[in-house]
Amino acid sequence: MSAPQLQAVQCADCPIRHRAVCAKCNTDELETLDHIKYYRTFEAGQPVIWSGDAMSFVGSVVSGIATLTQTMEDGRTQMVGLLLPSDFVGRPGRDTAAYNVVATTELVMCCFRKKPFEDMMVETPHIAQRLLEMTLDELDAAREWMLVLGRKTAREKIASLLAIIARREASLHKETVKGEMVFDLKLTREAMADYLGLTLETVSRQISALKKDGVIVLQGKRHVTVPDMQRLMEEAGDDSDGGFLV
Amino acid sequence: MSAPQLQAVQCADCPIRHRAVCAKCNTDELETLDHIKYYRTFEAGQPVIWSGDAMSFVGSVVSGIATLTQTMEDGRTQMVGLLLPSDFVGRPGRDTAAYNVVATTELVMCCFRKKPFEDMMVETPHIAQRLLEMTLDELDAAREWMLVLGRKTAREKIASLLAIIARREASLHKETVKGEMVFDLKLTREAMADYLGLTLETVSRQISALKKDGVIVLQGKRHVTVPDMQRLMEEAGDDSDGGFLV
DNA sequence: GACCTCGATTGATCTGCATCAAAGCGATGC
DNA sequence: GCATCGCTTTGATGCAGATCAATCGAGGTC
Repeated sequence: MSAPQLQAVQCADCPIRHRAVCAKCNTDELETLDHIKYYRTFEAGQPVIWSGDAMSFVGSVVSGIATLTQTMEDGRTQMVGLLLPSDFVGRPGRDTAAYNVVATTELVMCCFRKKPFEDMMVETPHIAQRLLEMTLDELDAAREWMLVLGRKTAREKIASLLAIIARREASLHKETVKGEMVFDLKLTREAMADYLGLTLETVSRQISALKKDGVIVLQGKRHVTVPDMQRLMEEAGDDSDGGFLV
Repeated sequence: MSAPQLQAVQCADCPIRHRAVCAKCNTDELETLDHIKYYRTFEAGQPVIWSGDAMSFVGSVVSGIATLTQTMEDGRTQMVGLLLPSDFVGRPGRDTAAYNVVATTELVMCCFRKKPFEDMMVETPHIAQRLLEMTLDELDAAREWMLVLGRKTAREKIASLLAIIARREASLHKETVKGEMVFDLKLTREAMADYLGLTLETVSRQISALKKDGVIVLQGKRHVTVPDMQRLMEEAGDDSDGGFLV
């Protein structure tokens, strides 16, 4: 572990503009260090934090994918958030986690020790404003998702999920979402089921059905081609260019 | 309509602490006035705003109840938010509404013209911080709701809704949620169905079932007594004092 | 009083998805 | 090569909740 390297920089990895203090060393031992910013890497499948645990940091995803899930005592689980690069994790002002966060791919996070981050937020107004913007986006996404969960059929749910992923993929590469789209599904069938409130068997069946009907083309189990996004969005039950804000 | 009465006061009606400019006159003609704050009243059943409409104000509920809903082209609708007194409506930085907002009871709102409110937000950092807090609470509520929509049975859904309402009712009167609770259901069976992703018939049946099993007692169709909140929460599938943050 | 309306209830039947169960398939290791 | 493991697909069956339809009951109006 190298010594803290203090410097005032603009963070290039996360959407929160801030005064970074140390961007060099990767370490978990935050309590012993004076850093407020540090990186952390997780392997696929590894938990980032469990619901109820003390949460000593906030942060944002640099690369990889993580899921936010809730679980009932009997094991039923529901995904309540899908964390892609630039998404923020954690809640200033709360010190135990409310959800399980699990890395589904290799994951790099840009973390801040929570207390210094909260202090920084009070001093630096635009951080709260930026966080508010991001939180409002997440709230919109959650509400869109509620419509999917509450009122759509299994087929529409799958189409909606694929459309959401295609959309986010496109915005990452600054493409448009018209015409053909190609991407890798980084979720297992089970994760998709937890996202959509279905069983993994139903997910599998509906994907097969969409494939048979030519709405999507699969190379292998994870590589998806959508020949016509318009068509997919119709299958999702959305109006023409309608609303996914994720 | 009286002339604007400019004054710097602390708003007692809504959770956003702000410099009020005019708190006297009730009017819809905001564009012609220099007020940034004003009150607006709606009758039960009256729409506050439709999805897609220009949204010239933000505000918070002073009294009454409103619902936030999304509708698909074929008419399927999903409630995505339940607005009770102190809840905030509207999104700084966006100028068309993303949801339908409908008053379900007589409703009084404390409104701000959007542009001046946004300016105020930039000048006054604690407003963004307070809004962030409220938005994070709403996000938590939305995620709790996603678990309800995605993974709970019809009976658990109804029990969850009753528990949420009892909880909010209690917090309004600063009571605890232990033991017996009594409250009026201010939603129709249809609104409950839209909340929970069910049909109104299923809602009716499950309420009857909970009544038959002694989990709730009804006087009339709307006045609910919960003899034992603990029992209701078990029916909702929540762990003992588990998490509804609404 | 009779009549209407609007929400709620209850019943009968149907169906989409869950559940239970058995393979299939690609990657990895021996 | 074969065995194993994790993920996925496919099949058979059952049930929770949707759908269709009739009735009820509390106000309100004439």
